[in-house]
Amino acid sequence: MKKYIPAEVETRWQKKWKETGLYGVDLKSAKTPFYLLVELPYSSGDLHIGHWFAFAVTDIFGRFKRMQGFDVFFPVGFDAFGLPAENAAIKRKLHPQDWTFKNIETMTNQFQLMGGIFDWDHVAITCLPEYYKWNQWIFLKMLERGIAYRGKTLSNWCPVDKTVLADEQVISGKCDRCGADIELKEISQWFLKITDYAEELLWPGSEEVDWPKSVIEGQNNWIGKREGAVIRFEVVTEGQRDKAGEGIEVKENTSKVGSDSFEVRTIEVFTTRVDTLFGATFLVLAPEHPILTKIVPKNNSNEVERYQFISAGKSQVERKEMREKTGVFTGAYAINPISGKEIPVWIADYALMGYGTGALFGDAHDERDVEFAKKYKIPLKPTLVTGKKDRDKLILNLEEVFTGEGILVDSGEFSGMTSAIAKKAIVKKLEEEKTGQAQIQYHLHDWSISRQRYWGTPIPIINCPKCGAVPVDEKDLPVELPYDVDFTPQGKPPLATAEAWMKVKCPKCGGDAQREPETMDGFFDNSWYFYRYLDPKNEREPFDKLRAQKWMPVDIYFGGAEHTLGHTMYSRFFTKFFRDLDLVDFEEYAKRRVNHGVILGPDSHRMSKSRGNVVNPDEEVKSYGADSIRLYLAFIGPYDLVAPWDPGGIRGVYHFLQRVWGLGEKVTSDWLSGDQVRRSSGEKNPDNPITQQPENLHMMHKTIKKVTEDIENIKFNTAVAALMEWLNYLSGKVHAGKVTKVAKESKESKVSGTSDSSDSSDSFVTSVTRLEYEVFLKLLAPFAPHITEELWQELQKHESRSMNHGKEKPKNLNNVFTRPKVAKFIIHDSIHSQPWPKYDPALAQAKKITLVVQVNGKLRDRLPVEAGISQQEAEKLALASDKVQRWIGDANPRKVIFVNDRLINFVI
RNA sequence: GCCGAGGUGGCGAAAUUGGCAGACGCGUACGCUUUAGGAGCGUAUGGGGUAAAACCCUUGGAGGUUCGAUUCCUCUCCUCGGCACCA
Repeated sequence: MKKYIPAEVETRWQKKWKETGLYGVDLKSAKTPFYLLVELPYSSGDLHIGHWFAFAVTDIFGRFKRMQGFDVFFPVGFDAFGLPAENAAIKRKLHPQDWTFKNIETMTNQFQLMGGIFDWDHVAITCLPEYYKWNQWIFLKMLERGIAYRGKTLSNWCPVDKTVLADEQVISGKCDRCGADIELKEISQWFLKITDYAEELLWPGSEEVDWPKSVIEGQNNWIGKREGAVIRFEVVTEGQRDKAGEGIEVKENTSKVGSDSFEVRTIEVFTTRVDTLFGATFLVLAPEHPILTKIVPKNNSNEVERYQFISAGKSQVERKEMREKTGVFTGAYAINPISGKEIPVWIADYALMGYGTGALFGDAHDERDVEFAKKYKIPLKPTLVTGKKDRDKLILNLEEVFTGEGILVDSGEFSGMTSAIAKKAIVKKLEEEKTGQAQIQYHLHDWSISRQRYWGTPIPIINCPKCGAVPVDEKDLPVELPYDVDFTPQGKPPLATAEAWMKVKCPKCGGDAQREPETMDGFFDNSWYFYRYLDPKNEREPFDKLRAQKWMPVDIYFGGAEHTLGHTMYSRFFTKFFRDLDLVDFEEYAKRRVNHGVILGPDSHRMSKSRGNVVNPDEEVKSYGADSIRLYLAFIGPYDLVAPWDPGGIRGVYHFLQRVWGLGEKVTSDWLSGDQVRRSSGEKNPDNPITQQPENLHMMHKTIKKVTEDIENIKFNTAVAALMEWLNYLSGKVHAGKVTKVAKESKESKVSGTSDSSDSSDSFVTSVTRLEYEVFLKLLAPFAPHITEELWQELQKHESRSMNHGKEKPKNLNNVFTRPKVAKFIIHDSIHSQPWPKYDPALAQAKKITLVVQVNGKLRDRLPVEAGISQQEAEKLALASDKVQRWIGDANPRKVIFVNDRLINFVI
């Protein structure tokens, strides 16, 4: 018997598949497009087991769909710009481009080992000018439409990487690349107005969107839509205060001071709780609030400035860890527009400049406000009760802050209203008096895309001293990234040091001008790569519109759970922008999204070189073969599982493949040597008694059904289990055949044990039919493409031999793929071109079932019965059982519950 | 604190209109067969209990609904992921 040597089988078939060009799809002529997408990998160096998990396992899905008759497009590319390349290059004293190109070459070769159906004619590599030209083009379109703009705000600054980061790249106050504490700096940079799409990016509720709930909820939370109101508080000046006196109610219009010395200033405050406005007894401004320069009285300015200085020096993390509230009184007062009361204005860390208006009012129904007020002895006034009776308790006991909605008290004309009604009524009044209005606030901020680094897409702008920021003309794209640049981070963009590159003429006035030295965030590049995959060589436009219409939206998109907030949301934003450009005519770019899990090292920790727990896929391929890795990764657990790599587990599936191999060897050699009657057993002879055996048929159809449905539902692990089960069953038949034969032999002739293995093969003929074996191989083919191809071709050889002898012709199973390439394919019937087996639902249903018998809900017996047994029949059988009788005795069942083909339960 | 996903044998895990808990695999034990390799084949394997049965217990914990709950409801504990002074 030939031995199963995966390396031999796999290299041979990979070569053959490549030569014949069986894989890849003609995007133009495809009739049944299916776009299978996996997040493009970063060109980081070596392919690791995570890449296998992402690509090789999804390849199972792709091959399955292909056998089902779809034209599956499964492209690969590389996310190649960005900090890791730059940092690695600095460390190794290389150029980022050289480092990246080398990695791409290595990874491309490693990808081949997977045996995937990737389309190498449609590769997108983001660091090539032919790709990033279109980044620049998109940027210019955004500029035209006011979606891209230059702005200056407090931004996330990473002191180690020396660049600005987007909010989504800050993880718990730290840089997502290097982990350094993020500082807030006021920096002028390019933004994308993603907030224009905030409302559209909100996922609709309870939709039949096939995206994970965690992504939908996560994005909606991040967008953070809040409905509330903006309220204007007039600031009372020192002069006024002197007249009005402390604590005295300021009558309406007293703040309407028109004289020169009393400039009127307004503080805008956002709140979602207008219902507590009557209880607003102080205002809190963020330390960076710009209005402070206008309202702080001179005698307070030292203290205020000191506090501003201290909080400006704090990083985000420090601010967060300093949970204890701090702040200082500004010396200014403002008027609560609804109550007319004069209240103090404070500044404090806990008011954030980045949210709402950077100012809030403090009241007795917010824990933070209460904590702050208590510390600084600011009076509080509860204005909400849960019910009338609780009022006194709430006022006296500020330990328990009531933050829910309730009934208003001490709130003038609004007293007695519920929060919900009062909110509307108060906003209405504020609007009438022009002291406020309803407003919707989002947590989502505009996306900062400027990076003060080298390895990225140059922003296509020319800064002219006369004309300002002038967009590069479309015909001058791409603005190529120069190679010879000192790219070590110095706090200013490295491109600024490339003097020759920087110097240009202004396209508008023709005068001397300079290029924009900043580059784009890498997330810009990968926000639209899946469009480019469709048309990577297009020189006139980012992609062909008609082609996108045909292939988009992506049918299924696999990727990591960590891309919930950044990548997948940005891609949605780009898609909506493309829709506005009339490039696409749909709203969402992927019909279905599946998050994959993470494979940890054998020690249950994240794989890392420093830990020494990295499983090298190339090594595993050598020992067990790609088929085993694919199968193991599919089998390890649910696809979103986070689980360690188990060296024993891969040996388990390797063992399984060896058994498949063994079965194949036995079965084919048998058919080869068997006579005509035997060879024709199986599907070609429906009268064959073996085929007719209901149990065999049932197992086959049941397995087809299970594997089909499980792959469709991304439940690869149970699909593999079903195949294992069927193999166990089939080998059980072989085993039984062997036993029968040995018994027969010893009975007939007492031949001493010289039976060699090829001899015993006779018995298989009567066990495993050709149909069973073929179907088994087809079902296994997406998981283990190489070994199944090998065994399949072996089988075909035998078929053609019998054909040469003038026996019946094999039916042409090549009817699914009509591509001309396939027609002249030398291995004219690769197993991967076969149609996916179909099952008969009736046969998938078991004929014989085990009926469970319960007494009072407790299992007491199991009865093997025919499916479809009637209740009367079941009752009769069950009552005849001793085990049941023991529990029922002569009691009369009060009630009998009968579930068809499942159980019968006697209640006594 | 908020949002999301989870908690089932020694381990990875199965089990959905509520109906046999633990499929499949790993590991372990015993046996066989070869061998001496860490290979192959077979049997057993949730816990207790028994000579063997019978029987009892068991899906993080406590209640509840039901003839019947891993599954539904209430409360609670824990783990993982995300967000977080968001007014």
